[in-house]
Amino acid sequence: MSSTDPQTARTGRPRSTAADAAILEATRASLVDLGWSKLTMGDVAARAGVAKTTLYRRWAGKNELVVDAVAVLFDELELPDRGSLAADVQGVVLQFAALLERPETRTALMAVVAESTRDDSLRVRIRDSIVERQKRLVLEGRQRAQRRGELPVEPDTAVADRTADLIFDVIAGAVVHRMLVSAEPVDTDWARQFTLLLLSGLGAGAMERRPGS
Amino acid sequence: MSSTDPQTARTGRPRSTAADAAILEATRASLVDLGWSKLTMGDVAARAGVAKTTLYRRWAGKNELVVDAVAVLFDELELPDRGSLAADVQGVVLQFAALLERPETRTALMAVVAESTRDDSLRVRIRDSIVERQKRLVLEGRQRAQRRGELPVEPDTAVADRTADLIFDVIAGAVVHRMLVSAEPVDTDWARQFTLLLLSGLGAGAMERRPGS
Amino acid sequence: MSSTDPQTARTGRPRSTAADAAILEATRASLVDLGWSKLTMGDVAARAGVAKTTLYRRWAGKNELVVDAVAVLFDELELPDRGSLAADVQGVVLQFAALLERPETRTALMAVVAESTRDDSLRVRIRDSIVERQKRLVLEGRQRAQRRGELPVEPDTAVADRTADLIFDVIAGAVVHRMLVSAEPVDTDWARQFTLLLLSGLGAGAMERRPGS
Amino acid sequence: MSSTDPQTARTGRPRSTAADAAILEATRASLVDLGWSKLTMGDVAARAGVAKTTLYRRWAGKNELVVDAVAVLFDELELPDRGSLAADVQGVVLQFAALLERPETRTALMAVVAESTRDDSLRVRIRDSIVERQKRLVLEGRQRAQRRGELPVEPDTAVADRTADLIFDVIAGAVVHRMLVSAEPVDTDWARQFTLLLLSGLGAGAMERRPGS
DNA sequence: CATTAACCGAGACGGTACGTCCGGTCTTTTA
DNA sequence: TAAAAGACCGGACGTACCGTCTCGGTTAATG
Repeated sequence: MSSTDPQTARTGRPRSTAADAAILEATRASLVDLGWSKLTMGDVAARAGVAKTTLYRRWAGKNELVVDAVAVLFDELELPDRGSLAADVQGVVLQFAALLERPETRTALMAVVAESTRDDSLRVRIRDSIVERQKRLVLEGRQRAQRRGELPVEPDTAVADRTADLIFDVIAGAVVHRMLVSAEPVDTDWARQFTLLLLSGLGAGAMERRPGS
Repeated sequence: MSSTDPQTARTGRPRSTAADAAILEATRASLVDLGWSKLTMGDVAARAGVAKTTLYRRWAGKNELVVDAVAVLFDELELPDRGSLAADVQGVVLQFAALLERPETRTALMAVVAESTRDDSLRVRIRDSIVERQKRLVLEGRQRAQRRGELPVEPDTAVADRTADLIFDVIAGAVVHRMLVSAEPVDTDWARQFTLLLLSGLGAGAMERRPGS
Repeated sequence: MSSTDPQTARTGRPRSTAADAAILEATRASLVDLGWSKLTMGDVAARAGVAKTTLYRRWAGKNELVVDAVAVLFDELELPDRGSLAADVQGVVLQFAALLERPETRTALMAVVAESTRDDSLRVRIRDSIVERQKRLVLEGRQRAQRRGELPVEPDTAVADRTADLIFDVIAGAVVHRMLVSAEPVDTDWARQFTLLLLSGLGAGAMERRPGS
Repeated sequence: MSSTDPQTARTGRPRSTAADAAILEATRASLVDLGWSKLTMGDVAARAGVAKTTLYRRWAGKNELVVDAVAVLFDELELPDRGSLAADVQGVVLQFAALLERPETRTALMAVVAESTRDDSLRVRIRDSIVERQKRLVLEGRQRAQRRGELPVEPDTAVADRTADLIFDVIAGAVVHRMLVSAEPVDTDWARQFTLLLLSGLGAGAMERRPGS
């Protein structure tokens, strides 16, 4: 977010809230048309009908802008109750795949991750705006599975958290790698096979209790 | 590779083979010092003691050059026999994590993947130079586990290939996502937990036979 | 001048008269520190402790502001009676040179003149605020010389005016050119030599009567 | 001049000599159309069909470029033998006035002089490219007058030089001041009156011998 | 052993985008 | 209604790289 601390700025002309929305929308449009590497601040500004300075007043650079512009798209992911844990997992896998099919996400996600390997503040921004936000899907899915009796309730919250993180990385990582690195489609078959692998591991494995043993 | 077609060029001064090595080495050094986005062709040329034209005569651009410079690093991955499938998997996970800890790989891998989302020839180059090459690790590990009797032999080669691809995406994807997206360390504990999840899934799941059923 | 028409503004908060002085003073300070080309409206406003809008409410732009800020400095020029016409001329030459030695005058005068070549209203402003105002020195010097009997009284006022204008351009032009274009010092020797040339010309020449003959 | 030291640069692609001419021509055209203050490096580059970098490779900035572009115009001044010293002086005055009537000279000369008050290297450039070059007119005129017997030969070269400088500043200064500061026309009448004043001063004055006395 | 064609280094070339700065205007709160 | 504050649009700045293009000068295989 452009983090306009409401307490800080009191006097003078306030920042245009309309500009924020227009800029983020223009950023997504430019990503679709040009892709990450060809996207320029000047082009975004022109599309948004805004001066370049207005962009730089709100975002430090292309990376930060794109993270904010794309983060909101990940919030579209939902976890409707499909009746079983397997169906829920398969559903979210396909949903995530559909999101990564969109050109703006496809081109932007890996690019900002790449940049974040050399920029700590960007890494934090990505973690806060995207990663941590979407872990909700894992937590919600588990909760629902536990209510259904498909999964036991893990009493140790540290273990539970660790497992949730692992599941998240496995699901998201596998889908991203399949689509963007291996460059193969994530279709229903793949999703089913992946879900089977994952849930078998979860069920049979009875995730270990003591990590450091 | 810089694809010096031996048939094409017959007469005239041949290309310096020393230059190729110097350029790739300089590229890796520049990646370490500057990272992907700050790396420039001019800088690489200067480090290699070579003119910019010499780079462009051999590679189409920054993307192709970096893929070639980094691809060789992935060949360092090995799969020594650690006695059990679990130990082998855990070993390769930690080895891969160590590779991604190196700044040149860290910054380059995601960047070229990001670029490849808009450049088909680059996508092919990545797949050929990196992805397909490293699937050998999965195949070798499976073969060894089958010899040990830890895994059954899958008679249907299509199913076997499909499963190998899945395993590859899950392992590579989870490690990459954990390290670069979630920005959390891949340590022995995580590797053990991940291996447990994966192998339980493989063993119990008895990967389905008919995909399209 | 900032032309505060007393009739126009009647109601509401009156303009701060202190602001005018502060702005002009800040303008001169900024000229000294930064010179004409680096001087900015924002800097002047900041130095004067005033908002940019306040500047623009009073002056059309940088040119007008600087003319007003500098014009007053020329009013410092005086013509004390030094006993003879030669001494008076030499005195005013050195005084004018000293004024052009000051950085604010030095940098501003030529700059606004340059701008005025493309801006008629600015040309008028310079003529009114600076040029015509300082012709008083020529007129006063002539009057005093005539009282002393050093110069005859010219009966034709048109000829007298024309001659005064010529003298003014010769004196001011020579000093400015020597200092700013030729970039050589105007010292006592030069002033004496110049005065000698000028007065010889005036005395011997017996300025022609009929211009169009 | 863009001072391409022929000894220095030996290797690499040589600078385009055609570009130099095109740039200077474009600069003059831009001065005519836009004037000094509106002239931009980008506009000049565009007119010359040249990249901005090519300008900056040859000139440090707008000031240096404009000095070079207009300096050559001053070389057009000539001193044809009009039969008498008075006619020669009057002729050069009118010629100089005509030169200052041209918009490119008019807007550029005072501007670069203004800038030079804060930039020593620019001051030197102006002196070398314009001022010193045109003193030839004074020297030539004097020589011719001496041949005619209109002026005595000054044996002391230091005095002769000092006098030539004075004459130069008086002529050039008076014309410039009349035209650009006073903003009055320099016509035949004014030129005749000015010449009369100047030559009377020269003849009668019999310029002093010992400066420091 | 001379030719010769492709190579090499150097660096200028036309472009594009950068991120900053300033000019002048507009919008808000405060006096 | 003016003032201070500061955001706004527009546009030029000077720089950095891009990828291409001359240059003069090697360097091997060919003839």
